[in-house]
Amino acid sequence: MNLKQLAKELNLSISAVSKALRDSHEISAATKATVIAKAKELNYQVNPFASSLRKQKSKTIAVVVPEIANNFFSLAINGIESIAQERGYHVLIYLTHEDFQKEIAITKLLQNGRVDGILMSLSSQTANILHLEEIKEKQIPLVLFDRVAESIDCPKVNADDYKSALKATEHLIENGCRNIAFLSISNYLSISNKRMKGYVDALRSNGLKSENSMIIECSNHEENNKSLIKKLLKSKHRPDAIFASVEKLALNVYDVCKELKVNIPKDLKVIGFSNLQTATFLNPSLTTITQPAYEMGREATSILFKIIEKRGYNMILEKTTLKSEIIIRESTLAVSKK
Amino acid sequence: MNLKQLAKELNLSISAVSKALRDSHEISAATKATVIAKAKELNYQVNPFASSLRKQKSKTIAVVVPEIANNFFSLAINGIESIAQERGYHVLIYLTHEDFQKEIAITKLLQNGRVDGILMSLSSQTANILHLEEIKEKQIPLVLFDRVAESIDCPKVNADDYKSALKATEHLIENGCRNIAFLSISNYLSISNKRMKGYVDALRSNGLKSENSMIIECSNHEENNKSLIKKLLKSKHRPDAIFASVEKLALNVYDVCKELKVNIPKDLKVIGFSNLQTATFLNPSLTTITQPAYEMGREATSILFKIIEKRGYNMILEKTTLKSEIIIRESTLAVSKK
DNA sequence: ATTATTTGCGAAATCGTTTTAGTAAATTTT
DNA sequence: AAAATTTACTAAAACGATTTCGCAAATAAT
Repeated sequence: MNLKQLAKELNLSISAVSKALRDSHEISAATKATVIAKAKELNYQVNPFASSLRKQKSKTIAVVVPEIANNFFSLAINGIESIAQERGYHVLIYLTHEDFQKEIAITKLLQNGRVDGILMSLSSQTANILHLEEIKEKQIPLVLFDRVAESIDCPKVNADDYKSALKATEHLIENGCRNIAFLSISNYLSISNKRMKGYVDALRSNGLKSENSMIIECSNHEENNKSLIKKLLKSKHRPDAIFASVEKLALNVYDVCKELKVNIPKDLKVIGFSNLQTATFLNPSLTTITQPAYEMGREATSILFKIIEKRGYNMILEKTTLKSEIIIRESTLAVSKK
Repeated sequence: MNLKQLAKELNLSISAVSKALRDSHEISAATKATVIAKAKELNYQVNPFASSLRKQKSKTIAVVVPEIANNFFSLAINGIESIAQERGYHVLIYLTHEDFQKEIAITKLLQNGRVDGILMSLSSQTANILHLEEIKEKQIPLVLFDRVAESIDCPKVNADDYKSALKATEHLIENGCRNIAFLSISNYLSISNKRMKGYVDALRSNGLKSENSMIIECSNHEENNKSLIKKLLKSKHRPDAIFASVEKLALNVYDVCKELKVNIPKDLKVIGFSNLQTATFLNPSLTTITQPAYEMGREATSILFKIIEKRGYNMILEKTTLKSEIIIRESTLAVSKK
């Protein structure tokens, strides 16, 4: 069922029917009514490709994220979808699996007009932003969220990573920790660097030294990360606290501690960025820095639609920062050591 | 940059260029080479809408699920995406938020050729399948996974819900439970019914009665569910075990037990269907029936592509069942009661 | 050497909309 | 009542690719 057939049924021209359906002032109210009735009766639906081809708009946005089996990103996508659905937009999902090359390939895919805009959170391996510059050159609206790149000029939505990392570290210090290790995921990502800077600055302003041996560069390989943590916990100068910059790493710490029979929080305090809904139920319950993932998704999407709707792409350069929440639980509890 | 411009640059006809790019035998090897080189040089990319319009194919599939901030579904989507990406397909995500009307609206949206196929897991409120029948009538390939409808004739991918629920219940009985409650999510969904049937059959074959008061119909409202659970645990004939048919409900049980100071597993044993990566770290660690979510996503997608590629839609009616795994942990440990 | 076939390419139709540019008829203005 | 405008529609040209059909020239077959 297409416009042609519908027009024939109605003894009208194709253009009249098309205009009637999009409520053009050129068509009389009476005609509009009959057209709409007939369209409903015959279950006519606009062909999205013909429409997109003609209008040069897809009513679709792309979401590019490192992974989806991750509480932060699935919550963020939830927020993204809520706004997109409200506005009648479709949402394409692409996963980079933390692979820079895959991220580049995906951005290439998105250069042909398939989407009206892109929401993106960078992979931990993203070493440069040439692929993002290409997107910008093609004037495709782009909003980065959470894992953003400092060097590109586009709207960004973040949580207050520096501040919350600073506070989290201070919390550990207040609870007696003097030798705090930091688990990083990437030295490319700005969130990783900001969180690390918050950690380092908190140490310094409290008269503690930040030592390179206490900053562990983790990767995407769970087993590797665990053995790094194990090595750390077995070293002579072993830390009395670990600050995990992402959720997965905090869980890896729990895993290793279970294996090595290290008691949390007595022998080791643990804090981590995390959107785990089970943090309260863990043994011990995990102190987390929880980002407003859902809201970040919604905010980034709202900004994206602002850009899509205004044609003045270059004008908007919002940088939005939302507040994270530190939820103190057992894993950082001060315990009297004998 | 489109075919017309590219053709002009090459002093060739549009059709020759188009054919060269799709490696037609009508074009000489030499011409193909120059065309490909020029296309790369000028960064030509096919316009997806023009192509889809002409070919009547979208190279896109839709995934319709109740929610995404859910370990099962995010893992399943991970599996779906892995196969789709392999085959060069795009993945559209739609969330029903367990809302039947929204599910109907989404299936209407998908009837206009936007996607070549649909993967779907039904909402807990889905009371009939007229909307699915429409999809079938329109010959749009459809594969259901996990939350399927018995009454529709289409390929389905499931875990062995009946069998694993039976085994899980037997496990509780073996560990001394005599009064086991079951938390259901929906009386529409076949998975809910199958799981319940496994529970009921296990009770009966072990000489226990299944009582209606021990089968709690939960909803999508967390607070309601918790108060139902609370009521259950405060009742005189209170259960010695709870079998949660979905992950969220198991966590609600933990929540209520924490509040009521009910000791798991001493006072109450808990088992649940769940894909929590943190089940081991919970306090106490949670015995789970874990579905192969990632594999289910992959399997469903493979079947979908079989249907998309063969035109004989009506021929394939695979019903695939994958095995779940029962992972026994502390929450169902037999404890000597004084 | 003539006919038949293959090779390599171009012209034009097509996919289904949207939009621009008309154009009669109806209405309003003067 | 003639001129100007508005109303309500149609025809046709996009949008950018794919594909069918046609046709020379080159090669093969007889």
